[in-house]
Amino acid sequence: MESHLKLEEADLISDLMQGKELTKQLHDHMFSSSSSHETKEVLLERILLSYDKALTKLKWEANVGNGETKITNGNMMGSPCSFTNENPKTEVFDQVVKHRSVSKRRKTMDIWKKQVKVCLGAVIERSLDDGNSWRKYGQKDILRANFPREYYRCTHKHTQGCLATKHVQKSDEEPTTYEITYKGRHTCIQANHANKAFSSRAKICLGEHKHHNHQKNEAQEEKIEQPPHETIFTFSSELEVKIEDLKTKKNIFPSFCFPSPSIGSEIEDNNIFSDTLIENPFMECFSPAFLSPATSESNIFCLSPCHFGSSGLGLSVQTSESDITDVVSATTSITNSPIVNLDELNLFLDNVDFDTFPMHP
DNA sequence: TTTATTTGACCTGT
DNA sequence: ACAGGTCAAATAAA
Repeated sequence: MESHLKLEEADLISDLMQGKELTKQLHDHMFSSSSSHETKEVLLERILLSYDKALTKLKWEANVGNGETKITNGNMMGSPCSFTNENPKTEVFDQVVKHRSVSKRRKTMDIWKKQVKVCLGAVIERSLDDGNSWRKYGQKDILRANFPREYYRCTHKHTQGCLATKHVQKSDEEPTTYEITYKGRHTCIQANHANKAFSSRAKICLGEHKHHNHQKNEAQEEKIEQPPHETIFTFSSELEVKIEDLKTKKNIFPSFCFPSPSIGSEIEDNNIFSDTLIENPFMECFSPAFLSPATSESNIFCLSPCHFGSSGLGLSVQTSESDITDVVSATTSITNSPIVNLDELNLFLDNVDFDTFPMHP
């Protein structure tokens, strides 16, 4: 734990140093006539991001110090991973904190929005998948929107009373961008049929699919039907995800790109981040396409190195029990531990008070 | 046979 | 009244 804190401290310093370095660069650009306005803006953005990261980290440590979290295993949440090419250990961390602070304010149903950009004609339904099983229950033409909005609810709504819903809307301006709005958190235990749901899930081809409830022919042609083994690799296009908390109207996660992630194998169980974690908008960033089990039988999951910037995020988790174990495994694995012992997971579960779990309000 | 999707109708909030 | 959201019967797919 102590070493972990030192690690965080080092990260913090690194962020601040980076901010300083970027500020210097900006300063130079300020007095250079050849520097474009865009360059300056980019620099400014990066500066703000660096300091934001540092500040968030400070808040996190303060919270831990205040005993806000009851997590006893320091490794569980302490070591974040990253999606940027800057500090590999900060981004996820930031989002966990940000979401938590946001969630604390929420008294009613959580609503958050995620923008998913799919380029190069990737398999859209996979790209937009977030690891939970959803059932489409409606579609509507929306005023002043070129594309209809599709409504999804949790598959387990009736069996487990899970009230999570989402709707997906294709952007008018950016045909490759889909805006996904989530409402409510998953209270269900996502069973291991996720893969099944995966294959039969709604083919999200908004607009191209059909423009209202009745234009079916086009839809059939537009449906992309590929065997799983192919699709999972075809998805290796750039996928940009932006997440916005609708209550605060802020991006709670800076946009980032997945440049051609190398995917290991087909996903047999994509609920690794379901329930506790997948409810978190940040965690939903982990499209199941990035999670892959080494084998379907052993339930050994590998989060393929996605090359989030210069640093890969590789992990492998062995699970065999409940879904919630899967969830914790995933969380734990982010902490650098390549293989997680199931006993450790159970111990962790025993020690976690989910009411005060940092990912939860 | 079971499960998912489609889609017209209905409900609700403004 | 209207737009957005949801229901549920019909239909399709596995």
